[in-house]
Amino acid sequence: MAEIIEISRLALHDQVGERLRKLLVEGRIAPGAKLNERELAELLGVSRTPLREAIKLLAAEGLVDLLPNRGAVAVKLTEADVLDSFELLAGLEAMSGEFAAERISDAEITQVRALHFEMLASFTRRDLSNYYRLNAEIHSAINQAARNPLLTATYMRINARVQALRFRTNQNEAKWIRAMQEHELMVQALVAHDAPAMRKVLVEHLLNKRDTVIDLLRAGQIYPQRTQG
Amino acid sequence: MAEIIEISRLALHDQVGERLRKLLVEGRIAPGAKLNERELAELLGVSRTPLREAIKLLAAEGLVDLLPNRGAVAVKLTEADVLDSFELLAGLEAMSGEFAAERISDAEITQVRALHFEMLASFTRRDLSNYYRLNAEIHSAINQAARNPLLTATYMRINARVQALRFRTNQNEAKWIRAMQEHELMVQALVAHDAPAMRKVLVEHLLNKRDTVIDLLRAGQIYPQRTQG
DNA sequence: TTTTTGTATTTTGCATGCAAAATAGCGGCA
DNA sequence: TGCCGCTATTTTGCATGCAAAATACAAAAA
Repeated sequence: MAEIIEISRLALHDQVGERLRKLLVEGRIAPGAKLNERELAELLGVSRTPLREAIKLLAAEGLVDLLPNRGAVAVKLTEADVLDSFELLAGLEAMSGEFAAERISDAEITQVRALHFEMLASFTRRDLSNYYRLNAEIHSAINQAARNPLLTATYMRINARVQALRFRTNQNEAKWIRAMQEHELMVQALVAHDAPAMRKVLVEHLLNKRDTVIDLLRAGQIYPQRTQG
Repeated sequence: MAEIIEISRLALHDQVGERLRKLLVEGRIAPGAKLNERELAELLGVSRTPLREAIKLLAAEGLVDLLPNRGAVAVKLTEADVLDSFELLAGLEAMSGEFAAERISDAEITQVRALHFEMLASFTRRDLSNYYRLNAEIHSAINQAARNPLLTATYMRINARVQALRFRTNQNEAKWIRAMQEHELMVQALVAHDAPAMRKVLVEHLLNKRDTVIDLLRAGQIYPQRTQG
């Protein structure tokens, strides 16, 4: 009889954490930029205490680096970091996909297929923004079907690190078409409850993503400013 | 010419974080116990500010739960949590093992084999404490050989969650022998650079660990006090 | 002109203080 | 006796203040 009233508002440090995370993931705080506490506290309208607590949270998530006595900086991933991140993401997605293929319900399959067709529509219209949204929803649905919240949370944490980098990918037509084909295979594997096939396609999918991002990184399309790691 | 002087001491909130983590992982703060800020601050000899920052760090690592306006409690894993954790750990170890099998150097193989024989010695003497230490060192060496620091960090983070639970496993003789046989297979797979074999044995190894822990959990050997999750 | 050294300013890190929420304790009532 | 509501105490959450470290700046020397 106790928990009828749901937690209406998060604690301040959590609100600050979410807003900061968004600023970082969307790249509005540039990678490598220093996080000035007084400045940010004023910007967010809070004192430094909850801000500092939020920064510690983000540091544990790997979105900022903590320099002793010198504060925090937004992480700027090196090429090696990006390779490591995608390698890990590929493994996590493969796990998710395997479990999902084994555990997904018919209702969930229906849902994924519907999302897939919506994404096909967005692809046909070259509607990048909706494509991204639906892509994220599909991967989220797969994670849900894997029935392992800890895996999902871990995946999301690592994914956040590279989120900013992936904002501008898939503008290459050939790679976009390939990604769609891979998505087609995913749906087939899920329908067939074929875990090994799901693993295979997801690993390939992520490694292709990785190569795309690495190419952009090398071409200076992602960090055009300077090379300080 | 700048960074000759290494960082001698960590920031206070990091020191506090490490000490708290140790207290939690070793179970000296019982799972489910409330973390009283004033009490802990006094115990650790610091003010509440760095303590609170450390608690936020541990919350992001999943070692404590944050209850809005009610502070933090040491996580008490449900059976489902334990299953999820080991399932994820199995996948992460499998990844590590695969990469390690592909990337390990001859010198590292030598090192792992040496550790393996030391562990065999500890096993023969039924020296549980050294067995645990060497076991951890071997798994750490495999992680190193996988050449993915992010994967290693992720593995360690998840591993910390279940560390406390694993303190009393392997006292069952049959299971201990089986674990040693699995370790034998690991070394063989590393020497042969056989990634699929490595994946297979590590997944099995972890799922056996999982079953052992679940059995103990169900037998009330781990949380004997009460059942409040 | 370039480098170096000393000083002033800024910024971080931590302790303390205060308000709001939660908890505990107690008396009243059925 | 058992349950409910009220008040007192505790505890959390946040803001502020102060000391130490880092940074920026300027003057002096090479």
